[in-house]
Amino acid sequence: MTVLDKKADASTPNYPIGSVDKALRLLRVLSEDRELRVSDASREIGVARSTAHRLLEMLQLHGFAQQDPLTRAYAPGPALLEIGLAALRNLDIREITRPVIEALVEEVQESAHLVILSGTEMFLIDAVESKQALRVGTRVGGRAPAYASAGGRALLAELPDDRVISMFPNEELEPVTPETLTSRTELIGELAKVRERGFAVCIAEVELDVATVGAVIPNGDRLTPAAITISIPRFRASEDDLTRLGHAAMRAARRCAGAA
Amino acid sequence: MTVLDKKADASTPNYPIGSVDKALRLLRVLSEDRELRVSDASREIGVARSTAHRLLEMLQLHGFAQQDPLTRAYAPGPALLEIGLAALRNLDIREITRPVIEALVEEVQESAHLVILSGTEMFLIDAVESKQALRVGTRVGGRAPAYASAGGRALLAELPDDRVISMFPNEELEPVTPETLTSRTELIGELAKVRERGFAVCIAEVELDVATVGAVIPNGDRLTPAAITISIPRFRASEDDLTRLGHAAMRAARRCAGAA
DNA sequence: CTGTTCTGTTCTGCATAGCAGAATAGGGGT
DNA sequence: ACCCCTATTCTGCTATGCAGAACAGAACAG
Repeated sequence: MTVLDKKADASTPNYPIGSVDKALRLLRVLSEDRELRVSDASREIGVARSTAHRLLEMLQLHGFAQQDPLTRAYAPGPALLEIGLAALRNLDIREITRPVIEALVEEVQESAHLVILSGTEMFLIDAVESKQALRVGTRVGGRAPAYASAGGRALLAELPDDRVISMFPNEELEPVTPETLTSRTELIGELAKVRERGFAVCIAEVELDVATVGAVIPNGDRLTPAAITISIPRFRASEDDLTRLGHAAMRAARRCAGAA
Repeated sequence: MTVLDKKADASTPNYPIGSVDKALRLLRVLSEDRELRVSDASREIGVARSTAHRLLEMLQLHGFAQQDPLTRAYAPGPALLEIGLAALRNLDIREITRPVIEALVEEVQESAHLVILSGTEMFLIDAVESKQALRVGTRVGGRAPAYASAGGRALLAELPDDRVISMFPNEELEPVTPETLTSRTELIGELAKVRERGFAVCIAEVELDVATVGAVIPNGDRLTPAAITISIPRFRASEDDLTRLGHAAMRAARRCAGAA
């Protein structure tokens, strides 16, 4: 499964703060590079070297950067690790789910994944590929709009409808493929079906050649809500296949809940 | 092993930027809490509600926060997950080392850990406790000065001496316990012994009742340098024990390298 | 229904904070 | 010695960031 990368879609604030904008842009740059020089930073965000230096020093004060005294270059700082470990606290669900997902892939001989909601998107946090020569490929860290993806839809179905409505304020939803559902009313109807059926089904809505089913791991409020998905090349996906896979996903999800 | 929590030890910059300071403080608050209201943020960082709102909106613009339209509270945004996971890319070493560390603990019946360098400190990123009734306890995320800890020393021994000297610019080092080595010259001498012996030994230098050995995972330049440590209650630690454990740590470290 | 309270959001005058550019400092090379 | 490069320090000045006031909306009580 190849999914789209997408930035956060917040609009510009009514009262922006220029210096904070620069600092946060720099933080993003720093988190993606292992090493950043003052002059690179200056060029990268379009400020004088003196300003870049001051911003980097502020990032260092708060632990987001650390300077190597020999090379004088700045690198990601301890605070990023701390944030990562805090985020991992939720991602420790992966340790619990990994063996279940591996067994599931053995059982159904298709690729399977673990996904969470992040903003209005689904976010892929673990993946196990089928051993078949032709299989759906995966990328941990990949994203897609929650409304278009089976895992995302399964997770949205756990929320009240008015929550979903406020997450997607426009009736018209941005299509990913020509098969993507593009109306919020239709989405709400789909979510009702997910609730009834117990799992979500998406055919060619994120990737034209891929069909996916998804089922939520029942776990009350203990951890970030997560879902298990199974992806299959579309040409292999009869209606019976998708039902069978949906039930397999549900069983695996229940096994994860029981293992926690 | 109980280790000290310590904030990043950067000093205040010569030319601080107040608005950036406020924004980064707020970012730290947000990364530790699931939900933050404008009025809470205002109180937390000591600014007017209008300023708190503007700062939160800037954080949202860059994906670090997201507001729930129903409750209007802000929560951590997708960018926190992204920068955290980017920092953890290096920490995927944990998946490789976990089984080796678990086998090590089975073998020596003492607690073992995986540590990295973070700034001038060692940072605990994985831990497996012994099943003995009396064992050294652990806390992932814990820190101690690199010069005082076995894992930190093992990692420092991989660096050139002049690098170590610039990391610790003062001859006098801050003691953690009355047994902590407090002179940089002595540290340099210790690091030479670590290189000769193949592993580091620290007795009561971080925690009075604990002795620890540490050995670096040989891995060239592929990943962040990491070390495996074994901690034992001091009263159980003869010199032969520490040598035996040091060799066990080295064997485990080599197995990790072979597994990568 | 009206009035009250609470919280988030918008607006604006003003003073000082943030900025760029210049100067300085330090290291390395010829 | 001089030159080059980069990080760091310094400072005048203007426009940015701030707090406080006003507004808007929701919820609750009588």
